[in-house]
Amino acid sequence: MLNNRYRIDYENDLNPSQYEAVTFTDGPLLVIAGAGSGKTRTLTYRVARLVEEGVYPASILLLTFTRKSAQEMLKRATTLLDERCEQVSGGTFHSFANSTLRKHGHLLGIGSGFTIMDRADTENLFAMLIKDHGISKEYDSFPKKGTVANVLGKAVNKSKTIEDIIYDDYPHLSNVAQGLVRLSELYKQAKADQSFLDYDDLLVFLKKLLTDFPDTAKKLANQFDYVMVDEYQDTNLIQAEITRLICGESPNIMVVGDDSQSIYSFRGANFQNIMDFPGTFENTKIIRLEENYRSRQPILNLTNRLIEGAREKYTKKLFTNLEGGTKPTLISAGSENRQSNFIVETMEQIASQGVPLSEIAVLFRAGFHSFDLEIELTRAGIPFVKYGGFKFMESAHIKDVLAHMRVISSPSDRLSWSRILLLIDKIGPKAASNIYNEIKTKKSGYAGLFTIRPKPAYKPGFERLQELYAEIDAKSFSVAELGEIVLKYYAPYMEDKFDDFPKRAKDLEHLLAIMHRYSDITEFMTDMALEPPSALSGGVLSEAAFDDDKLVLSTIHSAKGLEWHTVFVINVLDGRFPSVHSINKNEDLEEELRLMYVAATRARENLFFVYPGQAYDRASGVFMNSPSRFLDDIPDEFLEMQYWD
DNA sequence: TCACGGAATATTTTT
DNA sequence: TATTCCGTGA
Repeated sequence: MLNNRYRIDYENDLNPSQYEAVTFTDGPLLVIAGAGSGKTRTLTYRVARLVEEGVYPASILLLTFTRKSAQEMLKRATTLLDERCEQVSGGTFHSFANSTLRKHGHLLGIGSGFTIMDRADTENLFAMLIKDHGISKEYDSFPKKGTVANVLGKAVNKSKTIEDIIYDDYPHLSNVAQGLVRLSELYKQAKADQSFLDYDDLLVFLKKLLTDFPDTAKKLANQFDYVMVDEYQDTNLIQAEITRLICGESPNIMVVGDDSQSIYSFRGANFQNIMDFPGTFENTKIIRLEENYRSRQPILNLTNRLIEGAREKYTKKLFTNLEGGTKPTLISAGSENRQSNFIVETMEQIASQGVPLSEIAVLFRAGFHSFDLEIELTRAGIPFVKYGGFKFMESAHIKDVLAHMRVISSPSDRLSWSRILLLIDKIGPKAASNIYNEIKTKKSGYAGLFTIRPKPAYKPGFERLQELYAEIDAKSFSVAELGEIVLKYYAPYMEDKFDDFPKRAKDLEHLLAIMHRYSDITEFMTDMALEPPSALSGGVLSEAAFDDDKLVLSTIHSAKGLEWHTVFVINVLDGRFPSVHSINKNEDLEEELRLMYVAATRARENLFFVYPGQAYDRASGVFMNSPSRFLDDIPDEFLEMQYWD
């Protein structure tokens, strides 16, 4: 009788557990979604269902980890139902924090014009502070900027003190603990001075806003009747707090996650959040999605067996109706190069059966584990794309251009000035620092730039810079117009600095096209930090990165949520995977196991594990020759053993 | 103080 | 592979 109440046939389109999750809309709900169990489908249908029930779309808040997955889900919901779903408030925790802080940050003394620092900015600021304050000179050796950012970032993300983090994870740094603590204070101050917020600050300050200003928190909470959080196993404590605070009194909150797939603890993600959820929210309904629609039974048999070794709390056993298929194989290759050879030959054979290259993936623990393979693939003329490694928006030419634009709206931005100035011939760190101080002492914007009298050595370049900003000051330009002016200025530097400048010039053209979509420069800068334009392929910004039929190489972390017909996991060599860094600590080892689980559950039809029978680790001077301990004791009925000598 | 070249080094990195 | 560090000479 009520059949025509809904336009979508929910009951038919979904399996019973999915249906239950979609239709449970009153009170807290925890969905444990196993790998390949239709998690995205469930979320999409739930959005549609709520909208069909007459919930005002903007009062639904969907928080995800990547911008992409939020967009994807809302797009699917729109296709499923109608364009009302486009009005749903969706985004990442960070983008939500950004917009909230631009509006209400003044309560915390944060101006609405703050600049968001990305990872590279953060590292550079550390490097600068270390140098300025001579911190590294106080010690025999001081960690480099990347490590510093890791340690201090981890402290924030795990809500622990720096000392605790050093004690737990970086015991070899205990002698520089004082320096790191001091550095973190300097960092905080420097950010405040230049109105910078790093990624972590966005979350920290949002939480502070919600805790310290209950009225504002209430107003925000009232705005959202339904809150959904995806990938809950990879939230950190701050995000869990934010989730709780944004829900208000009568929480219609749904979180979805899989504790077995929590792989970001090194960044502070705490899969305990999933465990704690029912304790935080009274009367939580728990639903498990256990039917797998991705992998053949033999693969599931193995992955189920793998994860049995983990001490997780929400046990689940995935099953599938996809019978048949072949048993996963563990291959012992003679050497690293033989391993690559195995991949090339096997992969070509599978491709010759009609499987597209883009349906075949090679996964590995760490970015550099694929170096040898990359050489062999190039030699064999096999096209590939590599995902993972953190350098999407970080290419120098993009950052150079953005720096020139950043100082227009935030002239106190020392990182950008230093970038800009160092481009100029005969200006090094010292001169750049002096010039920056000159600019800063003149209060109004970068007026100081024009009164500086340059040293003869760098006079020509410096005058050119002055002309650039004189032109920019002359009248008001649109974002894209500014971009064009900067690009023209930057071109000679790019040609001088990079051999591959034609490629990079193309990148900048793309960047310019993106600028055309913006009318506000702060908004443009924010989006560049928060949602960098798609992926790079071969170092080039490309829109068509996914169109070509190429073999996929990826770190396991970057493979999360994806699937392929055939998956090779390489370097499953004890010491590399699990990595030596983790074998002394149980929780770290558990995470490595989950990582192996994530890798294995990406495969639909074929799953191969490969390891070089012997390899040498130069850093530790250790020979490694046994397969990953996670696979070592798996019986033949689950995993077949082969040799490739 | 700057620029350059060669050597050393690298876990993972949604924002 | 590609980035960063460090020593050297100008």
